[in-house]
Amino acid sequence: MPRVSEEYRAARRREIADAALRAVRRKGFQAASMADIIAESGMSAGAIYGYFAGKSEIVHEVAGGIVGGRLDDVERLAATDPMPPPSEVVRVLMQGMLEDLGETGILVQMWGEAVTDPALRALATDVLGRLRGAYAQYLSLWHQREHGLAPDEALALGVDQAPLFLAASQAFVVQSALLDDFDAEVYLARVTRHLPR
Amino acid sequence: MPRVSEEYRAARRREIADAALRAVRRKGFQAASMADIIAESGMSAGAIYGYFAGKSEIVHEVAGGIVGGRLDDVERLAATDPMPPPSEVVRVLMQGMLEDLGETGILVQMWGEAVTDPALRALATDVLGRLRGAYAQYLSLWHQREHGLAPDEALALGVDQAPLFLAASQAFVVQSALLDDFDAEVYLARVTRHLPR
DNA sequence: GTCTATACCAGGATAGAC
DNA sequence: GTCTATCCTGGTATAGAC
Repeated sequence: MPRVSEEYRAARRREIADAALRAVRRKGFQAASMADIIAESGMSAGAIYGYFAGKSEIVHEVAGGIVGGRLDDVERLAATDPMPPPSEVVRVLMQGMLEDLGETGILVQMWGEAVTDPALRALATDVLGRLRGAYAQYLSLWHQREHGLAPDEALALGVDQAPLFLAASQAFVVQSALLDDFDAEVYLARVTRHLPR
Repeated sequence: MPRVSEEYRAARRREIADAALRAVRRKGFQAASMADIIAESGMSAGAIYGYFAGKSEIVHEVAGGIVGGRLDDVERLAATDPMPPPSEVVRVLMQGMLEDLGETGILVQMWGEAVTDPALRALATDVLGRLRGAYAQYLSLWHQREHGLAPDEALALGVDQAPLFLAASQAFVVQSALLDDFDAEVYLARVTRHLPR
């Protein structure tokens, strides 16, 4: 298989996935039809089916792209310097997410789909697990640096506290998607004030 | 309109809604088809369309039933005696929910649908708002009783802390629906340990 | 490789008999 | 009021020409 053709193929798949993402943003995760994706991409049905086996394959690609960006952010978190304090770390992550996604409804829809779609579920499980792990690692480092805890103590505390930070992030997503009067700043102020330090 | 007929009609609608709930539990919120509901109810298509204008009306009725039970629990929370401590209150609520619903996936699916369905969204907004209010009221009372705060101080603190308790509840729902290895007890232990007292 | 046209299917809703 | 049979729409996927 010639090298150029492989690259072309990958670029084309990417192009289709990007178009699908735009369609999904406009119409919703499951309401976006192949016709929408076709129109958005400017390509034809036949062309698209040359690169993807079907709609679900496209949807999974899109979902992977959405959470892939999140994972990068998350795993960069523990490496940031200067390290943001725990009260800020949820804010930083949520702001990055909003910049990247525009809004959070698409994530809530993904979660809903994931309940019945095994592939999406596996994706969500993986990402949530990694997010929790990244929080734990960040918190562990923070407690070492700021409170002088020994590494093992700090890690135990981090693992223990991480679920609450994960909860604050997930609830941000849900509330920002569903509450008309949701105010990100008020939410972050109230929640971070009561997170452990 | 004769009285008996009205009651009959209401009972029939209820019967259909119950059947729909069973279908939704088995198949998922949007995957459940009219054929499923028809089969589950033992009635015929024609009969059902005599009581509901269409599938979406049935779905909205089902959703209302699901969250209606939640609201009762929630508003009973502040009136409980003896009052459970903050570390227990999330647990109590989540256990009630699990008993009533069996699992939480159905709620996550509802949230996902609510992103694009205005009626479901209104329902979700209402319930989340009330849940937050009930937490605030409970916390206010708690701080008055246990810490001897003045009512206005206690209420301010309650309003301030409520979003974090709401977050803990929402995240319980999401994680329990999506993480294969989710352990309710471990989650509750970790989260409640770090909630404010 | 890509297009157009179309086959095919699932699912919601209705018509008309009883 | 209720049932059966059927219509119709919308949506995915494919066939065949270029």
